[in-house]
Amino acid sequence: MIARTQYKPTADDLALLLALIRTGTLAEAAQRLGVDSSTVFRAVQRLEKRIGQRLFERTRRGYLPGELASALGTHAERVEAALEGARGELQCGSEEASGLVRVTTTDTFLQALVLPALQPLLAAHPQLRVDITATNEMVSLTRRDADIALRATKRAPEHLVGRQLGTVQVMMYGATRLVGRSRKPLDAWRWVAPDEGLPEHPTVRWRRKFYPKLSPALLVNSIGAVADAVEQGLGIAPLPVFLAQQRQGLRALSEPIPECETDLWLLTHPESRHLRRIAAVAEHFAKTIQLP
Amino acid sequence: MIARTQYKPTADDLALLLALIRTGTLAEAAQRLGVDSSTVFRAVQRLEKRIGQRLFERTRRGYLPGELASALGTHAERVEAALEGARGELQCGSEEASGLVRVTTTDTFLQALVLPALQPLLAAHPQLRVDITATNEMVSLTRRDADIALRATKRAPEHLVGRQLGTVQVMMYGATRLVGRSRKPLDAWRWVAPDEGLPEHPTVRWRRKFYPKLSPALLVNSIGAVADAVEQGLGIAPLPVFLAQQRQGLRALSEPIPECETDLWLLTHPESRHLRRIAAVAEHFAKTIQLP
DNA sequence: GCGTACGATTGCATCCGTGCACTGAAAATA
DNA sequence: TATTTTCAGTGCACGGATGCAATCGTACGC
Repeated sequence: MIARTQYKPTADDLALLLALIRTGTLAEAAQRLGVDSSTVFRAVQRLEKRIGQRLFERTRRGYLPGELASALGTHAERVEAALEGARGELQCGSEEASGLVRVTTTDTFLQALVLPALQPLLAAHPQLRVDITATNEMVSLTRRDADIALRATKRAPEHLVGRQLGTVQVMMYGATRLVGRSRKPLDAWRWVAPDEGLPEHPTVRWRRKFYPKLSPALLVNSIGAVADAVEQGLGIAPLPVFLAQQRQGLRALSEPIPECETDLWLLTHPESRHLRRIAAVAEHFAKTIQLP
Repeated sequence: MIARTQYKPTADDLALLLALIRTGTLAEAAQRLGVDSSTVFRAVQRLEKRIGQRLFERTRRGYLPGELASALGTHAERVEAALEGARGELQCGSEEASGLVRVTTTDTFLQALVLPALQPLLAAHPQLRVDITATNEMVSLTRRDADIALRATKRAPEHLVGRQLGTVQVMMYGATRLVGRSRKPLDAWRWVAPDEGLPEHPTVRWRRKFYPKLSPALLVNSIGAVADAVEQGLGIAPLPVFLAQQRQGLRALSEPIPECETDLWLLTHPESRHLRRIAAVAEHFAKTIQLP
C-alpha cells in the first residue's frame, strides 16, 4: 500500500469536476460555474496534483474524463443534489414548489391514477411543471430518466426509496350483457389478453399456469385496451379492480386472484427526494393515490 | 413575496454551520474545521448577512442554532455524507473498508443470521469495526441510531433504501419426543408464546385470531426463548422456519402459515449507503443472508 | 492557402479570506 | 474576592485564488 497523500477533495473541487465532465471544455465549464476559464484550468491542475493522478485526458476537442473522474462525478452529483436541497430551504415562498419534475409510470396507472391526481397538484403549485412518461417496460429508474416512478412489482425495488401505496387486486371480469348471470366455467368463454408486448404480465403468467390450454380469442397491446375490449363485450379477462371500477357494466366472475396481485410502489431517488419540488409531488401522490 | 437576495450557500457555508451546531462554540467549531476561530466568527457573520436572517442566537455559553439553522443542518449532514462518499473513492486500498458500522436488528436475527455472516466479513476487512445492537422494539432508524438495519416487516419501510432478502416463513413446531407422530389438533397441546413484551408479534396476532380461546401454558420474553422451550419439549409454538432448522428434534405440525409471514428487509440510509464501509457490510449481508 | 474562431495556457495586478496576536468580558475556580 | 480559564470579537499583515488580457496552437470555412 503506497502512502499516497490522502487529499480530501472539497465540494468546490467536485463541482468543478462535474462541470468539466458535463461540458467537456474549460470555457463552457467556466461559464457554467460563473468563473473565468483560467480559474478552471488552474483548479484542475491543482486537483490532479493533489490527488496525484490524472483525471482528464486532454484532447483536441477538450477534456475527456478518465475512469476516476467519472467515478467521482457520480459522487459529485449526489453532493450537488444535497446542496440543492439545502438551497431549497431558503426559497422565500417556502411552501410553493417550482421547477420540473419528471414522472414515469405505465399507461394504465397514468390515466386511472396519475392524471386524476394531477389537477389539484398543479393548482396548488402554479410554478410547477410535470413531465410524465408512460412506458410499459420496466425501465430502470436512473436519475437521467425520471425523478419519480409509479410502478407495480411483486418484489420491492432496490436502490430506491419507496413507499407502498397499496395492492393491485385482480379479478376476472366480463361485460354484464355478455355473461349475464351465467355460471359457466371461466374457460368456456372467449378471453381477451395483452399481446406479446407484455409477455411477463402477471395475468399472462397466471393464465399460462392455470389455463395452459387456453388460447385468447383477442390480443391487444395494453391492459387498458383489454379493459376496453371486455367492456365492449368481446370476451372476459383478468383485470385490475381499480381499472374495472372505472368501466360501466362489468361483472366480476371470480374472487381476487392472489397470483396476480402486485404491490403499487411510489419510488424516488435517494438523492433527489429532498428537493422541494420532488418532495411535493411525491407527497401529493402518496396522499391522493391509495389502493386498498 | 419579498425580493430577498437569493444567496445560495456554498458547501463550505454548510460545513461551517454544521460544525457550529454540533459544537456550540466558535473555538470548538474552528478546531473541528481546522481553522482559526476568528475565521468561523467572520464566516457566520458573512453568511447571516448574505442570507438576510439570523441563524444563531448568541448566548454567554456560545452559539445556539435557530430554526432555520437546524433545518439547514439536516441538509448539511446530507452534503457531508455525499462528500465523504466521494472521498472514499480516493482511499488507496480501494477494496478494503475501514471504520465503524453500526447495525441494528432483533436478537433472533442476530444469532441466527447476522453472527454467522460476520466472520468472513471481518476477515476480509481487518480495519472494519462493527457495532451491533439487538433490540426487539421497532426503533425508528435515524442516522443517529445505526447505519444498517435488518428487520422483518409486512410493509416496506419508508424513507429508507431497502432490499428484500427473502420471506420469513412460520410453521407450528413441536419437539419430536413430545408430539411423536400424533395427529392431535393443535389446540390440544400446551402452547409456548412470547410474553407481553411482544404484543404485536405476527404469531401472537395469528393465535388471537384463529385460537382466541387458547391460553399459552408458558410465556417467555423472546422468540429465541420460545424456540428453546419448544426444543425442550415444554410445548408447541409457531416458529420461523430458519430458527427451527437450527434446533434438533423439532417436527413441523403444519404447513407454512401465510398470516405469520413477514418479509426480511435489509435497510440502509439513503445518504450514507454510498460510504464504502457501509456499502461493504450491506453487500455482504445481502449476499450471505438469504431466506427462501 | 489564408483568415478566423475557438480552446488551452500564461503573466500580472488585485482582492478576499485567513492566521496570528490581541482585547475585553463573563464564568468557573480557588 | 482574587485568579484563571474560556469565550466572543478586532486589527493587521500575508498569501493564494481570481479575473483580465494577451499568447499560442489547432481545426474549420472560404
